Amino acid sequence: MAKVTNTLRRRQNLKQTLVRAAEKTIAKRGLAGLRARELAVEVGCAVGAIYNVVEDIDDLIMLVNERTLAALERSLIESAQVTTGAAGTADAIERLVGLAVGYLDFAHANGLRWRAMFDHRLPKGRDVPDWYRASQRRLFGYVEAPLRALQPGASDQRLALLARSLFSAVHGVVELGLDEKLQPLPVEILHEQVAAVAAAIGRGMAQA
Amino acid sequence: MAKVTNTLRRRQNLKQTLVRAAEKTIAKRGLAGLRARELAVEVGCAVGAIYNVVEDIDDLIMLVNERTLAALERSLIESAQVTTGAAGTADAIERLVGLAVGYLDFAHANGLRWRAMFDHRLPKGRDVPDWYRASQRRLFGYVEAPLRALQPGASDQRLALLARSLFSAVHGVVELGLDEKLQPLPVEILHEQVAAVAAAIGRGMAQA
DNA sequence: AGAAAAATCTGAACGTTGTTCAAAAAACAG
DNA sequence: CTGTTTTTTGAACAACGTTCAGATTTTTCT
Repeated sequence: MAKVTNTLRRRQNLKQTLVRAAEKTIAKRGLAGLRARELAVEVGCAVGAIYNVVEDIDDLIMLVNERTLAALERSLIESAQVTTGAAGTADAIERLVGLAVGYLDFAHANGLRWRAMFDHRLPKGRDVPDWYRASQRRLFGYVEAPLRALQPGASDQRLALLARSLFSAVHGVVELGLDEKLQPLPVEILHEQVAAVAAAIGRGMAQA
Repeated sequence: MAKVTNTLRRRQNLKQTLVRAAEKTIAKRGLAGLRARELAVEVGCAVGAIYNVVEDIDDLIMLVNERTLAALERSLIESAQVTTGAAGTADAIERLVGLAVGYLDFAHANGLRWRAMFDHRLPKGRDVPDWYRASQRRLFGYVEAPLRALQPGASDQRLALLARSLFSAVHGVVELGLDEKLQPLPVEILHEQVAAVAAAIGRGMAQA
């Protein structure tokens, strides 16, 4: 017997609608431009209704950010144009550089949506949901694969660590490069810098 | 005739008191824990008085952040233990690694105060004051010096760019390494990673 | 020194936030 | 169709940064 009631469906429907609307305003006006009341108007529900399908505004933001994470993943897969293997050191470094540049391109193309992932802090005491962490890990996997070619002997744990560091370094260059606070750089120059940093770290990890 | 009135002195006094109080609460409870009313109570003035000596709360935060920048500078100078020169490539790389680790140590020791520098965004339309930019540039100078040894032929402009990229990469590793959102790492491991990244980029810049 | 004028400070009040919850509306069961 | 439960609603609440008319202090002038 279909215990999947009508209301349940409507709730999930509203949730999805809310997430999409929130995503749109974040993309247009940034994380700080997201207002509960405006959202309610936009999706055509009462303010209180938001709290029926979502814990918090923070919860809603996490849902949006998870979608951005997924979009980043799709973007990276696409831009990597499936170089199926070729396990040489030079090839691995090239793939790392490709990922780094792909990351920059995504960040640049999806400015405010991308920034929301790092600008947002959930209120202290609350910790990151598992499904969000899972998405993060999945992304690191794309970095670990080429790294394995550079350090065949390394343990999985060590590989995860190296992937994190490589990502963090590239992320830093992208973040501060696009930042207003530190005077944003032309994107072509950023391309060079990101590629140079990724290549240097790749080489560094190859020899050690 | 001393046109330096009594009131002017009191104003500047209040300003300094406010900045120090703001710094203390940021250090203790983070940027989000800063409240105008609490500040007023703490320094013993009316809420409105804050706006006599400071444009905004954002303005106040910028003043605090500039002090943090200065504290970082002092910390780096101290930890660099004045290696006066020795223009070898290996020495230059070692100095870069020293700066990177010094940066990590400062960030780790001054957690919330350091985070406030990057978490804070001033309302859109307003741009970073000159005196803040000047402090930033001064810090990059410390990175440029060893870099010059690695790339003797590079122009000042190019050197500034490389310094920025190196700083950004190291900053990325430190930021995400200490971040709650990406599961914070033990500081000893972070030390290794920061040193490895700085060294790799240093070597990369030396040969190119 | 005293009184008028100017500058300064004060804190209640304003406009916005996110969030709640009594009451209305809708959905369901018999 | 009627009573019961569930769901939705939006006015009300608390907390925030910011303002500004009035009180207070400081300066100026005779």
